[in-house]
Formats: sequence, C-alpha cells, structure tokens
Amino acid sequence: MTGEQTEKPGRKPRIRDAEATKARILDAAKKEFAKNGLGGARVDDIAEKAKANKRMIYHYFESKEGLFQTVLEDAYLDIRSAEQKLHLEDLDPKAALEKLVRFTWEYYLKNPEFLTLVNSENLHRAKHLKKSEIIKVSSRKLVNMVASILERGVKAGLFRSGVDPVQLNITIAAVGYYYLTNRFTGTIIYERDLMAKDALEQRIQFNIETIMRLVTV
Amino acid sequence: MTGEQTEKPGRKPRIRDAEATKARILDAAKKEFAKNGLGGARVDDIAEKAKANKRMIYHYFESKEGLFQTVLEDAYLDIRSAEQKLHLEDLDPKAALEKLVRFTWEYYLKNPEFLTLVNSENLHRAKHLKKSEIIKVSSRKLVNMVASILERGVKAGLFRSGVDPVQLNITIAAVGYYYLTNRFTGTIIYERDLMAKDALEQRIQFNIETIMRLVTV
DNA sequence: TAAAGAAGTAACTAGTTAGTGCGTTAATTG
DNA sequence: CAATTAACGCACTAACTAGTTACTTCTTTA
Repeated sequence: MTGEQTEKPGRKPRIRDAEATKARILDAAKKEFAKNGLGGARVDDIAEKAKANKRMIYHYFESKEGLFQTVLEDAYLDIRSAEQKLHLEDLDPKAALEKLVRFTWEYYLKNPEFLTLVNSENLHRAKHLKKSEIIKVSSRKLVNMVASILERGVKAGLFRSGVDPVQLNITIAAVGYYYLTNRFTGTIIYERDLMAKDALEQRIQFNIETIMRLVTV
Repeated sequence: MTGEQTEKPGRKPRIRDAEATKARILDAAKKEFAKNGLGGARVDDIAEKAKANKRMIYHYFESKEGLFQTVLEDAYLDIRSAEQKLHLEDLDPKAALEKLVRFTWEYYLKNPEFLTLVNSENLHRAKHLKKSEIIKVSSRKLVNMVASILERGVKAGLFRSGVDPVQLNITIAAVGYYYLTNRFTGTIIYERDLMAKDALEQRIQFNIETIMRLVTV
C-alpha cells in the first residue's frame, strides 16, 4: 500500500521555491547575526527561524561565514542604493546636505541591524567585506556625491572651501551611528532615555546643526 | 629593613599571590573579550594567556559573564579617572574643550579594547553595565565638567548658549569613536588607509574643528 | 512519461565549550 | 608544630555546535 497517492487530510503539500527559501534564510540570518554577532549566532536557530532545513543553508551559502558575507553585502548594497535614490544632485547644496544627514539618521534608526552587522564585521577586521568589489564601487558614488555637493556649495558662496569630502562623510555617519549603536550604554552613562521620541528629535536637530556649522563659511 | 622577613637568599618570591593572579586574569580577559567579543571569547584561552588555571577564573569571578562585567567596569573607571586627571577646570573654555576632544581621541587610539568592549556590551543591551552604580556617578562628573566649560564659555562671550552638554559630550565621543571602531570597514569603503599617520593627524584636526564650530558663537 | 536533477529532510558526527568535583600544596595562625 | 585556610590544578561532563551523510520528494524536460 506504499504507492498510495491520495493525500492525507492533515498533510500540507510541499512547495518548492529556491528563491523564497534563500530569501527566508537571508532574512532570518540578518536578524540572528545582528542580535548575537557572527560568533554568537547559531546556525540551527537561523534555520529554524527561516523555516528551512539547516542543510539548505550549507547548500546555498557554503558556510556560516559565507552566509554572513552575503548578509553583510546585501546590507551595504541596500543603504548605498537608498542613498542613490535621494537624488541629491537635484537639490541646492544646503538642502542636499541636510537631506543626507537626515536620511542617514533615519536609515540607522529604522535598520538597527545594519549598525550591529558593521560592528561585527569590524570585530573581524573586515575580512568579509574585503572580498567585495561591488561595495567599493557603490561607496565611491556616495563620496563623489558629497564632494559634488561641497563643490557646488563653495561655488555658491555658501560653504567654505577645503573641507575633505571623506572626512565629512565619516562625520555625517559618526554623529548618528555612535548615538544609536551605543544607545544602551548611553542611556545608563547619560542617565537619560536616548530613545525617547523627543530625545531622538533633539538629536537629529543637533546633528544637522553640527554638520551645517562644519561646512558653512 | 622593615618588612624584611627571614628570606633565604636563593628563595623564589611568593608563588601564591591572589591579587597578582586576579590581575593577570583581568588583563588576559580584557584582551580576549576585546578581540573576540563576549560570545567569541574562550574561557580556556583566557586562562592560558593569564598563566592561570581555569578553575581560578570561576573562583574569583564566578562565571564568564561575571568576568566580563568586571573587565567592562574597570575599563569605564579607567577612562573616567583619566578624564578627571585632565583638570579641565583650570583651563580657559576653548583650551579645555580642545583638550577634551584631543584626549578622547588619543584615549580611544591607545586603548582600542575600550571601543570593542563597549560595542560588545551594547550588543548585549548593556545588561552588565546596568548593575553598576559607580559608573553612573563617575560619568555624571564628566557631563558636569562639560556643562561647566560650556557655561564659562558662554559667560566669556566665546560660546553660544543653548548647547546641551549631553549632546556635546556624545558628539565629542562620536567623531572619534566611529572613525576608530570602524577603521577596518572604513578603510575599504573610503579606499584610504584611515590608520596612516597623516590620516590620523588629519582626523584629530577635523574633529577639533567640528566641535569648535559647533559651540562657537 | 520516465529519467534527471533540484529541493528538502532527519539523524548523525567530531570537535568544542562553560562549568565542576575533588584532591594537592603553600601560607597563616593558635 | 598541628590545624586551618586559601591558592591552585587535574581531569572530567553535559550540553552544544558547525558541518555532513544518506535519503526522500517534488519539478522539469527529452
């Protein structure tokens, strides 16, 4: 009676979809790596959360580190792509710079996993990111965009000259990143709820002020 | 000749020394936790590096997390203590602020373990630091010091009023911390050796400029 | 439609890891 | 000097963990 094809009432039909499974694994992995770091993440937990078999992880990503690398690369590509969609070149220099500062802040706020992934990667001395050429290319675009905003600002007599676009880029990231990645220790050290709605509002205003004063003549 | 016991010439110094063993464990643990994070650190490796038996770690610190907590607390106490030794109250507002920016940068540069420990603690939502009252007290002193510098600067007509000392404190830390903790990914993203001597020199100048422009009238 | 191949699974392995039980040895004290 | 206390070490374990083997089930296509 083994050849019986009639489906049992409680049995779900097994749907096969490689892309969907891959995506579920990547999504679960992103959360797990962000929550526990590369070392603390558990492959079994990722498989369970993704509703996939652990074997599939090794089938699609070769190893735990291979999975981490893909997660990290995707995360960088996502923020770089979102930055390009801002079309800062269509705005006047001041508005463009403010929009970038605001965007960076809001992206970190809405995607806290990005911060933890980057921290984790730095703990491992960027060994995974080193292998990625596409990340370099897409980052170059961002630096060029900031350089262009600065140039236009100088020409318009709004910004002082001599500001290094790389340093500016780093600083725009820094004032948001540090506040948010260290929000837990920060809340204790400064005895203030750094994640309260008005605290966040105050911080983004402070960051805009910081960057604007930095470039203004 | 006061403390001189009846020590025989050829005799080795004390083989048993609880304080020395504790100190060796803490030192080894700091390095191991900084290098691999709390999750990635190995208790066996710490014991080996400390030239102590693993049993001693559990004897003195109860658990891996107990050891981490002590390491973290010591790290915070060290930077807070160093900050107090700057005697910023003896300097004029501008010099005091610049000295603090420079000190913060140099402390991070010389003590990169501090950055990784703080990152690790934030990955764990500050569960260890939460338990420490002494950290809050010593941090309060720093915030008060910055508040006092700001006040003196405003009175002297050098600084604008309305700058939140907590936000300023956070920003002073941010511009150094982000650059250094993300030096590995940063070197790839910005295609520039961020740790080259002239790059470091350029960054500290940029940071001073950023903070000074932020508070100046 | 049959065969190939891709998607998916359960159970396993070999190595690792935090934490301990219990005995030994050095220093202190009555 | 004996008794006590504290420092120290060996060897173990129970649980965990990345990665694999060997298999079944579904989908595509010649």
